[in-house]
Amino acid sequence: MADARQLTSQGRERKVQLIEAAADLFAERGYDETRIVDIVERAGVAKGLFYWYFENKEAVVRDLVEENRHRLRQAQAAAIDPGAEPLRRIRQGAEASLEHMSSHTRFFSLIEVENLDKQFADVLRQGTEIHARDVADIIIEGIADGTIRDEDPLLLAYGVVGAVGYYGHFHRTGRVAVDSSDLAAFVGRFVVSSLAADEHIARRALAPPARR
Amino acid sequence: MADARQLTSQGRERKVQLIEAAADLFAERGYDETRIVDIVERAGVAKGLFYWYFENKEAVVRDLVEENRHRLRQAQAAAIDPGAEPLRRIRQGAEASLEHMSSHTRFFSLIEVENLDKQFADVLRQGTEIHARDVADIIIEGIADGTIRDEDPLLLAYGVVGAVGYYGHFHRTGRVAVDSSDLAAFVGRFVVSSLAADEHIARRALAPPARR
DNA sequence: GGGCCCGTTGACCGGCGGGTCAGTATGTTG
DNA sequence: CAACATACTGACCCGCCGGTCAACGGGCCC
Repeated sequence: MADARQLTSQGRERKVQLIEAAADLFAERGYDETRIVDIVERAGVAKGLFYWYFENKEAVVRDLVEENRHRLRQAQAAAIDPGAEPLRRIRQGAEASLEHMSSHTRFFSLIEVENLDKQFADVLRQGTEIHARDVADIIIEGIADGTIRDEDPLLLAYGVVGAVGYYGHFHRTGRVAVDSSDLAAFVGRFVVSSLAADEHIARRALAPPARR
Repeated sequence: MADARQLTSQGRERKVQLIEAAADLFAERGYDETRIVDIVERAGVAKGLFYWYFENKEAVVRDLVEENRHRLRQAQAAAIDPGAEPLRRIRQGAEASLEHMSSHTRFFSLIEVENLDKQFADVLRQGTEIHARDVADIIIEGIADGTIRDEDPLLLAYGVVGAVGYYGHFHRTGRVAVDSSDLAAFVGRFVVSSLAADEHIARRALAPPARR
């Protein structure tokens, strides 16, 4: 009931309103515990209206996931200096991801560490999958030029993606006291250390100016 | 309705049967998607009997979590050579955890990366929390003797716990092709690399015989 | 004015599923 | 055998919640 309908500006606004309300509630109490009535109540409209804009509850999540995946990728791309050496690029991407996650906790606490519900596993995993493949490509470069430890690139990539994900998670759930930019820097060091062929190379990838 | 009742041997058996059935189903389709009828059907008993042994659905999970937390700790303790240097101990613990997780996928796919449902967040997080603290203690030793990078110990510890959890997750969800002992060894190397002060120390912590 | 589409309402429906309960069987003890 | 425990059954209850629907308002175009 919400497919190819033409929305007026009022309609678009309302839809955003509903998404916002849903996102808030999902973050607060989780997907399963959020009733559609809760969503519409928070948005101050009647229940039936929800189905004017969305096919069902699931559709809202898919919307949310799609949009945020896109944003995260942009943030990563913007942070990476394409001319830098592999390790440095990975570090930049990791730091940017963490910063991004910290400033969009509402969304990321919804998807948490890619669970939330079996029915969404596919959509969510796709995200990590793509991210891992991107990182793996950079790692392959690094292994070729000897700056990264010679291990299975995809396996190492999962380590990077994983670290970003769970540090974000620990931060979000209030278990690491540091602020987000300190944490981002820490994670940058963490991934560099876990990948670097030796600590001289690591230090170079971490050095402040991007001099190469 | 299931508190201080005296169970006969038959009763204990039945209870285990129900737990087993529940664990299977939780792993297959998740907690929310598992109906109590499903559990009792799989166990081949009537619905009412479930409430003879458990207060409610939640209680089964708590049982399961408690028991498995205990087992994991034992596996870790058994694998760690108390005389070894810090980094080596961490590696041993990490490897053991991964092996253990691989051979108890049923349970770990239930709790996944500590989500599943807000209502269990507390119980599950407690587990990681304890684990992290244990690791942090060892890390402090390692920092003191210069074998581990000088960073916030708890932060580093979360990195170890996170990596173990994440790689376990990726393995369980079939995204890393390697078998569990190879993966365990890889994760051992991964955590050692991410913590070690330099790669000479790392190599020592990874060397086959426990010669110190 | 008469269609027509968007936007909005809220009562209502239906079924799903957690939990109860009255009753029965089986076993043990005095 | 009476009394009392555990063990087991399945029909029934009931609240919750996702989803539907008939109706109405308003803006716009011909």
